[in-house]
Amino acid sequence: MRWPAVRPAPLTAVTRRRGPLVYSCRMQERYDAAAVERAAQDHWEQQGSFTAHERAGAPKYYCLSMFPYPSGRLHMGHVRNYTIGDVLARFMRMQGYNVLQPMGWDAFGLPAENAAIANGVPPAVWTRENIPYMRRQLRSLGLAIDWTRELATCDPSYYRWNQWMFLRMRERGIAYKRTGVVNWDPVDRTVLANEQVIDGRGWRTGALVEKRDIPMYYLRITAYAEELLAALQELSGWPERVRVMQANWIGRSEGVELTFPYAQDTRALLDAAGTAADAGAQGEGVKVFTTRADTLFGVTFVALSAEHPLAQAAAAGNLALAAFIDECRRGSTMEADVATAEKRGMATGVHVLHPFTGEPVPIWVANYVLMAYGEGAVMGVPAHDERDFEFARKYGLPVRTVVTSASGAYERVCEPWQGEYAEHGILVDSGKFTGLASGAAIEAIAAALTRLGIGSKRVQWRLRDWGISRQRYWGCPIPLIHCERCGEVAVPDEQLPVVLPEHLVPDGSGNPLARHAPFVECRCPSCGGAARRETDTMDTFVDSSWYFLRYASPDLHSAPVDARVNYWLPVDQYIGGIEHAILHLLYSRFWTRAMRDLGLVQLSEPFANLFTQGMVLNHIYCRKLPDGRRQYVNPADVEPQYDAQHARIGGVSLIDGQPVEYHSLGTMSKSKNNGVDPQALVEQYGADTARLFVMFAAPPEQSLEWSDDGVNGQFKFLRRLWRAVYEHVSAGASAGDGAVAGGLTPASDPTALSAAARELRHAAHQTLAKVTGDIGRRRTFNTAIAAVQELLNTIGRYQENDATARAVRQEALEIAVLALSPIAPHICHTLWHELGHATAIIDERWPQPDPQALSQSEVELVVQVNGKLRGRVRLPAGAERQLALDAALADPTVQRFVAGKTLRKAIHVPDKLVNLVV
RNA sequence: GCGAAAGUGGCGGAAUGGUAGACGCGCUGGCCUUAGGAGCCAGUGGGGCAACCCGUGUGGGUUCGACUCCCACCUUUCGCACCA
Repeated sequence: MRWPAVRPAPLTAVTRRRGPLVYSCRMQERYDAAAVERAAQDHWEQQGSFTAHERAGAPKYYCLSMFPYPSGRLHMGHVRNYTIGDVLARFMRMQGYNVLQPMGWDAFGLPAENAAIANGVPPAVWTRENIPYMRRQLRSLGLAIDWTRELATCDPSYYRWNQWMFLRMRERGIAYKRTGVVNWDPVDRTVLANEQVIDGRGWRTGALVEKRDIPMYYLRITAYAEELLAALQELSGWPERVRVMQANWIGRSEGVELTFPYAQDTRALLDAAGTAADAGAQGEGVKVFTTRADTLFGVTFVALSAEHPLAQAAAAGNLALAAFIDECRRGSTMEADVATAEKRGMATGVHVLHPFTGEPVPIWVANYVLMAYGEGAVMGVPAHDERDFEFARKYGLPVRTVVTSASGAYERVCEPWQGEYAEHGILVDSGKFTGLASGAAIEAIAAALTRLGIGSKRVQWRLRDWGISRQRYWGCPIPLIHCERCGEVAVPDEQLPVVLPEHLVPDGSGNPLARHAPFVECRCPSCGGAARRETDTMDTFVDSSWYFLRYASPDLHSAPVDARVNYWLPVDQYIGGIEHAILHLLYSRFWTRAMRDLGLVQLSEPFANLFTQGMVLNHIYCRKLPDGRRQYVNPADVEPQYDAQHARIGGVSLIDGQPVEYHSLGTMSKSKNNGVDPQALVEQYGADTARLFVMFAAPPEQSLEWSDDGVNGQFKFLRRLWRAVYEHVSAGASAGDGAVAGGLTPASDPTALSAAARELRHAAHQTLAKVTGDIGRRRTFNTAIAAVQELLNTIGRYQENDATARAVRQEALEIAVLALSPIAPHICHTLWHELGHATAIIDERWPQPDPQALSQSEVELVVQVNGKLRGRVRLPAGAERQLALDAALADPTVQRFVAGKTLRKAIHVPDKLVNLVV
């Protein structure tokens, strides 16, 4: 189904008048979303409603949604993300908080370069055209954003502070340069961080990643590993799974590092190969890391990674080994599923010595040993490690049991492998350590190794330092200069920023900066001689690692941040996608700490509360073209078909009438042609309907399934709400009392109301209490909306129409409008005025439910017999237990189930339920 | 393999140990109407004429009472994955 054609122009009160009654009311009968939204947005803009100021004494609320990449158009994920933030910002503002909700642009990055390659337009031009377009789209959603703080990471006024902070970190050794094996993306022709490699492929291109040796800059995030891990415990406002993901990523393990001394044959090999330099890196033996030092006497081989220097040395005179190593290296990147790859290896023919027994231990090269983790070498204990067991079995290596189960589950390791073999136990056949429990043995063996000077306890991290150099054009230049005489020299602070020339057009081959002489050629700040400017730029994750701090002082020219940062930070609520659970959030936590250590901020944790919203899904339809390719058909153009189990099986294209296949439910994407354009949605239904639907269709943390009919349902609800207010206001106008803003007058006595009126008041105030909890505490916006819809249904059933009844209805409508206003702010802005208020609803305080309205004189109790519902009784509120039991037993249905049986027990939950156990 | 989350009508979902299916979509019947993809009213988990019975992935358990808590299993999704 297509979006409905533009609706007919709204009928004016004059053309639709049915009598003098309507005439006297200026309110339009028909809900015209476009006009309503224009008026509300104009008001907010003219009043500067969302411009935030530091106000001493007022409780502040910093509400932040992850800033968008200016790709050109908003997508539905943005709408969901920013609506969640906006609802909270508006709600907290009405609660009396001093709210800051800023917005900016994560503007550097590869898509701009790709667009440049495709269109021959500089990335800067493309980006700077996209930003105002998307800003207009964001404004059309009616977000309560302080646009005076807007920033774009591609502006020199922003990225100069990247450069400045980089230089400060370099002075402190937090940033350092080294040559290392890096992940090279052959498609984007750039280095990727570890975090950006997923299943051996580039996170963006999906291209198979190669290993290359490149000099680049790293940030010493590992120096903060301990702190980053420990502080996760305190982040109670973060989802558990994000904390777990980060903890796993940081990956702390305690163990022992030890050196197996070279045997004579290894020494001879290294001498003969003349690779003393390589050998030097290895000292006098092979260093390994183990968490199971207690199994040291079970070592029957040592396995090296293919990239290990000793493996390289051994391969020098061994063609078969060289071939195997080559294959491993290729295999490790070619096979996506390395975990299930068969364990393979080859003996080097040389040996190390067991540190305690002096026995020779063969050295193997194995494909399951990672150079990147630990020392790139492991001790092989087939009896107590599943991988080593598999490896030893395959190559006929001995299995030596050195730990037995404390519970007697096994005495000797034998086929097949069992999980118990890897558990802690009691040591056997382990020299003087025999008889110790594993835990004690690890301590004792570590101590013995330390005495011998060949080992010690240490902590191993999975986390590695963050390589930030990128051989890309559209990024923040790294502020360094290479001088023949002086070496690498920092650009002096007074020469910052190093401005990126914005007119270059990348052609897809390398970095155009490197070929741009006016940028590259410069003077050495130290000696004044001719020098070359660094052309690497920073990983764009640097840009996004501190933008949330800059919002506190976006206009500052003398420093990245000032004291205002201490007022606004930490972010009280951060909202974004789960896909940033590791990269962005970990880098931001690190960068904030680095800034703290540079004396720039006082805080360590930037985000007190984190909310991860779910994905926006839609159905995917496709058909196979004659050439075998898949053609995806937009679900809006498909009439779906279902099988007997109501499962989608396919459909018919509304465009050509031909059948299409059903693929699956999936995230909205261009490639699957299943996206819905937010702009079209806003144009056809209005921002309020769009906001309402994305908040209503699913709890915000879960994935949301798109539904055109669901959108229409929310539009219908807004129209019914509009109509209810219209009819109420019209009735008041004809009765001469107009809208009675505020509902009941002080003179009216709520206890004198009719039963129906009391019920409506009760429903209204209960709704208010529910919405307050649902938005403020539970963050279940879907149930908040449902509660308001229920209230509107209740208002619709209320028939009375005298002056008191109109006052009660007025109050109920006001509560409905107030409660809905954070979610559908425009229509509520207009309806609030129509209900007779001069103040804009955004400047109203969130009301407290009236306890008198919440209390009821009579309540319905549920009566259960043996836990099953058998009846209901009406009783005065607060009725005593005995009274409730008597009433319950008097119920005819209940009597049928109780008759002739002995009452064993009776449960009474006051004002709720009676359960009779017979 | 490890970790996390989730399994409820035709669909999205609600139920904060106490009436399972709120709210919305869809569907059925009726009304209204310048026939519009509008509005209004009624109905809508299954079975049964009814009284009632059955029903929240499966099997156990705790409880007066379990969608909810505990144990085991199945399925799905997501994350991590040869981490020594």
